[in-house]
Amino acid sequence: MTEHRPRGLHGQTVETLASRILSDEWGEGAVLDLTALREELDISLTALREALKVLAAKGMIDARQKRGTFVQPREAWNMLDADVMRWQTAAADDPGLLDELTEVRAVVEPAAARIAAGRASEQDVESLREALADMAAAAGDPEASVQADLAFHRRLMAATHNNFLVRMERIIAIGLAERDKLVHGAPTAEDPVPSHRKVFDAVVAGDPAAAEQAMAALVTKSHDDLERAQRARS
Amino acid sequence: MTEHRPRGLHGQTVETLASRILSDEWGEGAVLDLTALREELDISLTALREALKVLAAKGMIDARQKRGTFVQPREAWNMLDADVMRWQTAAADDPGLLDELTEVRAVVEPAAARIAAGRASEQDVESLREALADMAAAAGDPEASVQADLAFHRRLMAATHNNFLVRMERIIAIGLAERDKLVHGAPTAEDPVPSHRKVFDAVVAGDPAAAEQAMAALVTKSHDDLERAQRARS
DNA sequence: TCAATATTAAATACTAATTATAATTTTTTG
DNA sequence: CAAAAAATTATAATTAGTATTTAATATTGA
Repeated sequence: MTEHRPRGLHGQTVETLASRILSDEWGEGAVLDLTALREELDISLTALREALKVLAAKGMIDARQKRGTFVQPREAWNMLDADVMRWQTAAADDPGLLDELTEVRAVVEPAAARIAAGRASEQDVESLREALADMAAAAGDPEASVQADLAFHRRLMAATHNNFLVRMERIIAIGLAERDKLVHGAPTAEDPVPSHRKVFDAVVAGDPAAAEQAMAALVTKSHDDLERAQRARS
Repeated sequence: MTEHRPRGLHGQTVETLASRILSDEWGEGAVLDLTALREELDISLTALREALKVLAAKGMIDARQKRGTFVQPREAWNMLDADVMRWQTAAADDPGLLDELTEVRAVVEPAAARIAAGRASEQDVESLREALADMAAAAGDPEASVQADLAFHRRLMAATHNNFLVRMERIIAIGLAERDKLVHGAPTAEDPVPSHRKVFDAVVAGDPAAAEQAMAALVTKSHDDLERAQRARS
């Protein structure tokens, strides 16, 4: 070893590499010089290879013997991976990404509400009720409001009891969080409880159509807020 | 080294570990004995750790210093990862998984058709037309039919120009392929071209509502085929 | 000269032994 | 008895070296 300074732990290296791929430093098809990289980051080749293995697992790079390890085209990336999405949104100058996320929300969430209305257990209902109460209690506190909002949507997805939909919660959550970041402090800031309660009531009543409609309204409003905020910034 | 026999390359180890997790050999919360595993699989600790890193990236295990590396609960798995899903369906005694996949298809595909109808480029239309032609040409050949079917659905998702929806194609594809495996050779085997052409025509006409409805009918039929096949086996 | 084959070179994949780090448990001590 | 310190333990990282794969090149035979 050359120095004793404390070095990155855990997924530090992965984050670094990911951010480089996300930035235009390494575009599609770029080949990575492992030895140079190893030296620059001051980590061992093994550690580097482990980090690359993680990125390969997410479809962002491909390492083949003799040919080298190179950055995969964006189409090959696992966009549905929570990490990949987080990195993207973090590095995003791309406002289109958020629009795409909202579009997915508009597709998935109303349908999830419909399914949940026909399938939610008592526990699900109870956990949704709590989230709603938290949301009411969090009025005025932006941070707590966002958390309660996220919790409500997450629990609704869980109430579908469909593993794939449950997992999509992560996508929804990032979309929501990004919106909140943009909208944050905007003059809208109206009480979110009534609109969410409509969804909740429909789920409790076991009324799929009403649940779907209420959630669709929620997402639409969310989208409008976002557009307004984006216009306000330009 | 102990022996010179050719050993697994590439993702061999990952597959092995994944299949063990999928089987009940290692249930949720099970701790993995790395050194014992290393010996059993006859690979180095580093290679093993790299394989584990891949699984960790997919949320299937968690390795923490001192505490050990243990299998994560299913909720933490990245179900939307193509590999995870493939492993699941491969090991699946679980018919529920296929139902969940079909449910997701029913949510996503009609919506995707609707979006595609309002957004498809000329190239998209052309590639869909080709897929339809391939489907017609493949009549009688089960393997080619499945391929053409998959291609049609994949290209439709691509026509949404939404990165997340495009990526969901992998989920759809596995659901479709599994259905085809079950239905294969069933007495239904009616011509799939007309139903797909309805979707295609609606996309070409730029009629979102019609596209959504036509695709919904397609998925419903697909689901019915599946149920019939499942009943026939019991 | 052309094509099939053998050699070389370059890059990743793997191995093994050791050291570092962090979390837990036990022991010491006020 | 409680808080701090030390020992333990398991994973993480490092290092140096070997093996394997494959692209490119040189060789050889027709």
